[in-house]
Amino acid sequence: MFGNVEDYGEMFQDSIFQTRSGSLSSTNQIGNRVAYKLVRVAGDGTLVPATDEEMLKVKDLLENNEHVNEHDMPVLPEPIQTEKYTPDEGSPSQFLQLENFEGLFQSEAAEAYTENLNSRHESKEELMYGTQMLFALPDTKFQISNELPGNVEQVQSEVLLSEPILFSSNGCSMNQSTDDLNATGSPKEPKEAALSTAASKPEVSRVAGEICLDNLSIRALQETFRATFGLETTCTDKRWLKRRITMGLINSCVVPTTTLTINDNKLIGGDQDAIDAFSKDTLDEERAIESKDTPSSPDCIKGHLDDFGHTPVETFVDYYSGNEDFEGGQRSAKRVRKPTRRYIVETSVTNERQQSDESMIPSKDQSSIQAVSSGGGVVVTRMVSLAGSRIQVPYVSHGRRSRPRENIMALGEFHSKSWEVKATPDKGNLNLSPSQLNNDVNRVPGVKSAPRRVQKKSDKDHLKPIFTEVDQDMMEPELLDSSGDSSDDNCVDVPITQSAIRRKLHRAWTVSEVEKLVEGVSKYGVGKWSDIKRLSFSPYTHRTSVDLKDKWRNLQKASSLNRMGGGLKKHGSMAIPSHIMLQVRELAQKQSPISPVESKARVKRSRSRNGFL
DNA sequence: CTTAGGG
DNA sequence: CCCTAAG
Repeated sequence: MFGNVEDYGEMFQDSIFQTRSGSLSSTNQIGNRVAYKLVRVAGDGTLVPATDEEMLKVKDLLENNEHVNEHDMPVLPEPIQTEKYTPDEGSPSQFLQLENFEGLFQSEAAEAYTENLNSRHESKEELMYGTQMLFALPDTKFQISNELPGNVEQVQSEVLLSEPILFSSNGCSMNQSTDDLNATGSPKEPKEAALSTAASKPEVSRVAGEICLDNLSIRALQETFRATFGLETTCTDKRWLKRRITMGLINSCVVPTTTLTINDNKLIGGDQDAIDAFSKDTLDEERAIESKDTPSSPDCIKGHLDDFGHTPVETFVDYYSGNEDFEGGQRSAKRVRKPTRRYIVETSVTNERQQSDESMIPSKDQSSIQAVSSGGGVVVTRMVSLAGSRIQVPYVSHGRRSRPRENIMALGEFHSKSWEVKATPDKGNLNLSPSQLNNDVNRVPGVKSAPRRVQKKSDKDHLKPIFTEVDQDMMEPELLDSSGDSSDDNCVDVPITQSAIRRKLHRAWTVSEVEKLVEGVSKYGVGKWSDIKRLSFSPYTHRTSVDLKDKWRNLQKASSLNRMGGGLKKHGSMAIPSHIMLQVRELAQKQSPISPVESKARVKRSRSRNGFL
């Protein structure tokens, strides 16, 4: 966990660095590194330099998690960042990055850290310590310049021995400090000039004292933005700019949109509660998205990062469909809500048209597509969600292959209400088109029943020819309306997550079905579900033997229940005729003389009737 | 695969 | 309905 965070810290640097320098040749350069300083965010928002003790803890954590780094480092996706970079306009993807890191790093770092502590140390003290969140801030003076205790030097150098620990959104490009910023603070010489990065990589700037973004013009804000993130912007929304900049400066995404002033390392204008609330909201949003794919949030992070080695950029680009609304100044008041997946598809289609010139891949979700060099050649892949995991698959362009699913629930209702009365086999409905019929006739006597869920779709086609041999007289009305249900099996078009996980459609049992079931039970005996299925339910392709068994269980329960409880009928379900219930009771008691619900009196009667006494 | 039973 | 264990 912790190792990951470390990785990302570095990745972040790299990505920014590469973006700025326009060189994406290598992904793991560690030559240029920013010096980090370990601080702790106290309850009131102040940044407290780490003590020796804390340093040791962190070091300990790092050392104990070093093995995590042995994973192959996530490789930065090449396509988007550089190509689209246009200094004058500020490419969406680049801001996307920033957005990414805000969200991901913030939440993950906190989570990772607390989780780590949680697992490693049991004591409350440690947990508290953890939730205070250790931040490694770049060695910029702006946040601690005035009140660094004496041990800071030591702390600092100690940190420098190891890799930069945590992320820092301003860690890379603070040196182009603008006049605006310098005007408000007294410039100081960098202490560790040698540690400052190379020319291409900005030094860290220091802004002592107060940073009040409110007084800045839009132009100044844009400059500040550029200085902070190293990215140009043409955004003219003051609030948006201020928020971004502040985020960058205080290394957090939890900046309220209200007036903000940074004064002596303290946030002025937003109390901690507000920030906390905001932070929680941020986390929740992350999870809300993540949980679409994974049941639990800790897993999802791990899954995305560990198992698949994707960078945060990748992950987020997918969600954002690589195209954040960058005119986004207008909606800066609210935090950007990640679009739903469907929305992504739709919007990215339109994006595709806009940038059709550079898009050779007809993609629904272009952002998730990337070129991956595999072996000798380059393979174009796309992200696919499968059963809660994200995998990369070779890109295949596919259009719609089957019509959309119909609303079967409505049909189910239709069954139980309308057709109940005239449920007798009816030969007059054979005039329905074969296409309507063959949907459900995927199973005939003599053909092995398909296991549930699996390979259902495979037997569809080659069973169709057999359709003509089916005794159509056996068909029940239910059979004929199910035009919609088979299309749901070969619906390749929907996201795999849904089609793979989707439950079988609920179909209310009709009285005729129940009658058939009871009849089958009486004929073949309780427990002979496959026989009943095969011999009495062959036309009902949607009822498996397991379904029969389940239904029988329910019937039995209901029959014994409404006898004792005085007819407690479930409101939602249809009323089962009493004569059927009677049959059920009889059959049930026949198979198990001692019914779990029935009393001894019943057993006695049963025995006497069976001549046991 | 079929059954049985819990979820 | 789903899932699993047990034959």
